Amino acid sequence: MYQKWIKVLSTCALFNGINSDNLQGVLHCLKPKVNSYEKNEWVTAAGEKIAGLGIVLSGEVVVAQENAAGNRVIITVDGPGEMFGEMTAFLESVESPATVMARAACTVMFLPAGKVVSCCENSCASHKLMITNMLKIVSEKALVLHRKVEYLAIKSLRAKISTFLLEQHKRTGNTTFMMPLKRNELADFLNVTRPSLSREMGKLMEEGIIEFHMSSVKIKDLDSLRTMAE
Amino acid sequence: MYQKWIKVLSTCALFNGINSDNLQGVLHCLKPKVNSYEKNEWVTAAGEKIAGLGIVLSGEVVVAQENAAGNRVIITVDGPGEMFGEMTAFLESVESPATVMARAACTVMFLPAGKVVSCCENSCASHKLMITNMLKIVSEKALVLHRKVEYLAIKSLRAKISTFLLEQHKRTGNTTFMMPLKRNELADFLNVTRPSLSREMGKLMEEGIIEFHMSSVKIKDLDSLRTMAE
DNA sequence: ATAAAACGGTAACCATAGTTACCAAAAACG
DNA sequence: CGTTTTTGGTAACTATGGTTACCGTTTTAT
Repeated sequence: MYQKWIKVLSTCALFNGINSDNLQGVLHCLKPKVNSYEKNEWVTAAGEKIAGLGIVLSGEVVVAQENAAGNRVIITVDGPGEMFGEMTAFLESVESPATVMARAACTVMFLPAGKVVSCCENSCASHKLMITNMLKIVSEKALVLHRKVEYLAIKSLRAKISTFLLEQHKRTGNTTFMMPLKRNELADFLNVTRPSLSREMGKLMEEGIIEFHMSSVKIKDLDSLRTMAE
Repeated sequence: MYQKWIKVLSTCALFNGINSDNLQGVLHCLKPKVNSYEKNEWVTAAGEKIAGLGIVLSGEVVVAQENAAGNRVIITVDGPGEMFGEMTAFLESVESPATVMARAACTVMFLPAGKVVSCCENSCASHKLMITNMLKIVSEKALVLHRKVEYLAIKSLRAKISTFLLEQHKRTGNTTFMMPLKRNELADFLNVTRPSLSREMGKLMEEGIIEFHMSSVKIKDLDSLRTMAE
């Protein structure tokens, strides 16, 4: 029944250490629902009760947060094998503050939260493993938010950009790389406006600290960048 | 051996649903360490490996984050029965980005993370309950960080203050209340400077929207405040 | 009780980034 | 292909909030 997705699911952190056979059993026991969405369709709107734990099977979803002023702040982008809703799935009486939207046409599997925690007879060992995995996943998620807080707490735009570029440098191990976000998205992520971002990046180029064209960026003066990130 | 602390510990969310007798057993099995700290003493410095899960037995600790520029951003204040380190306790090879400092003289219990997850024979039922509690706790923590992100994402100082005041109003159910943070701390929390905070609060008073003297605040125009928080 | 330290308000000046609007380049679509 | 849509750079003007410094008040320590 779920054979089609076993391969993707085995890459999901929730099923870490569970082999295909056991995974089949677990799925059969969890009775997950699978839905498909078109690009830009809502998967979950803010305030709506999430149908449990979500796992992206194909395509991509954007997890974002809309504040009262209507500005959308991107939290993460999830692709195949990645999860969302892990923050609220185990908390009763908490409506999710996040919104989930299909960034591309996608298929999503929903796991009922209650079944994830309670062991059943046929595959209790796997269930226990799942719980341990879940604990790590949620901890990890908290840490991601923690880093998000770090970004938002940076006061100057220049320092935000510098920090972001240094992180890309560290990630790719290269001084030339492609930006993983478009200008608009980066501006959202750093919580500034796009023209301000463009202006500041222009200045960094003028000063010979970086060079860029569209999404490709080259760091020319790593030390200056480090100083400015503080 | 841990009798002295049973009462406090039973208020800790980690031991929710575990009665005193079982708690004694669990503690005996977990073999926690108890340390005392003086006011302003470091409990855990940034980057240091946390000794596991921390539970405040008496006094208060401040969990904060120091960014590269040296600005301290308060994450939470934990009192008796409250925990810290729950974010990193279950993640190997992750150094904690947070710092923990004694806000007042305090006593702290540390639980080895590994023992929390793995069942032992004598009190397996209680251990299982602990794991479920832990899952809820970490989820809750993630949600708190999520709210923190919401605050930081607010762009104008006026809206930040309005949001904060509205939250106090909601919390106390009263239009007159005591601020739980000093000006410096509030400025830290909202990620702005103290003079700017004072200036803006002064303006709000001038406009007849609020009234305040030191830490006591009275909301005079709730609707305006709501509009400004957006 | 008194000195010292911490806290909080204020004001002038300045730097940073938001706003708006316009245009060019690139990508998507038929 | 050519057209439409999306994306991104730029510039003038404005608003917001940071900086610094000073001073009175409140709290803490001795």
